[in-house]
Amino acid sequence: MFTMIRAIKGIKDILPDQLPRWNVVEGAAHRLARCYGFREIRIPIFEITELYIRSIGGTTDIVEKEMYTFNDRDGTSLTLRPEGTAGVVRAIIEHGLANNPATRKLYYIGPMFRHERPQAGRFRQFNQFGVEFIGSTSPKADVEVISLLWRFFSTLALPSITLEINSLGQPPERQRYKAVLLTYLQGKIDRLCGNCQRRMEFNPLRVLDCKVMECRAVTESAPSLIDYLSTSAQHFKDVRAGLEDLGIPYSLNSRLVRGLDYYSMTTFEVTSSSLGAQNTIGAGGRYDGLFEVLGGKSTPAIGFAVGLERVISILPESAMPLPNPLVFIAGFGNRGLPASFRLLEALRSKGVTAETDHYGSSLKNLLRLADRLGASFTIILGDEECMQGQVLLRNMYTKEQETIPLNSAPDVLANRLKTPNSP
RNA sequence: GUGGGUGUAGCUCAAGGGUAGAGCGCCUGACUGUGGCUCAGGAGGCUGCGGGUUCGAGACCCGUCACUCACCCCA
Repeated sequence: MFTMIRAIKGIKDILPDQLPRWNVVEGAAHRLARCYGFREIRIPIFEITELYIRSIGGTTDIVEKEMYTFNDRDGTSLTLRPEGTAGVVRAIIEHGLANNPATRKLYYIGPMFRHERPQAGRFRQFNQFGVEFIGSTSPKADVEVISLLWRFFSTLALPSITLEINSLGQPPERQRYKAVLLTYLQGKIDRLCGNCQRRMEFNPLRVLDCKVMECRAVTESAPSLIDYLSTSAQHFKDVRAGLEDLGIPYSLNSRLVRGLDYYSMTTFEVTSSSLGAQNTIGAGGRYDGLFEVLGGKSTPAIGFAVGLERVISILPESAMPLPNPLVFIAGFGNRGLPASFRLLEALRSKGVTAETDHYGSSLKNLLRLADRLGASFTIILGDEECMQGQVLLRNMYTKEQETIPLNSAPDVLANRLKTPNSP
């Protein structure tokens, strides 16, 4: 006996029972993104490692300890993509897409990889739906992107969701604020948790994000970044006004600090209290500096990414459409069995979802199977029916049966199922 | 990387150191050509794995692996 091989830790199969949910969510993503003028792009699953180091930032957790990195045969370091923006921006630069107004709004759907310890809502392979709107510094672009994000969640009727926004300012503003914040924190350093004391050295903004009660108390009265905005203050005001104008509910969260280095100015995050500790279902922000970092011409941009596993885990039943009505063919007997197989093919050629059982077992078993498969109708076709050129059409909900000619059965069914009767 | 919880039938879970069980699901029959309900019967287990304590371990101890939740971090 060989030992059983299991899927890799933190990497999940998506089984047939779950797939309709994925289709609904991905369908909404495609439909709404196109509706907002975004076009799909598909980029590679893996890239040169350097791409992610430069874009995400060398001191972030993602780059330091979460990437799936391996050497190609010639020794080149490659990495499975931990997020989508870096690859999209690389493709935009490589193909000059920023020069064409028709390719400045892009979206993608696909798997990302991070070597983290799995937990509720966190996986080593997970799927993201993301959009990137490049070439515009206008606050209207920010509003458009956030509006799409909000509409996506609203359309899916996700429960208890909250939108929070903040502005990180432009690099000089943030630099100035960091100094102010550090001075404030230095006086209270002994009250901070060990983690935050370390954060003060390499990323003081993250102290604001700490969940430890004592740290929160310390930062409660800390100076707020928003008060230190100068060049980007008006932009942020316009974004807020734009959201209010469209009736998109948000709250201001000056502690909202995104983890990736490339964010600047507007940042936002949508959470759901229906999830566990990993409650962010979508987040994003502006990243005006990224193109230059990746060797492109300076280009403003804003985007978001949505965690599809998390969305699907809280997707309400009400968002699910009724499944296709199924016709089950119960054929048996020396004549009925071959005739039923021809009928099966004829039904399918008319686009009717049809299924049968090839064992030719008893009618009782066939009907039970039809029931288990959730059939709306069962066609009974035994030797008697076959010789008379007829079939019995049984409505599985009402148990009504009627006799119809064998050769007109496909048309009758195709016609009747145009208006599916729900269970 | 750190900490907690849990590993027993396909699934959900019982079994105070003394014969491994239930519910659901599956198969068969009652009903030889009519599903769901009911009733009767049946199949299905190296109790995650390896050691130890004991007359005796699913249970207790040690190790290990897996799953899971949380920290960290993030979508």
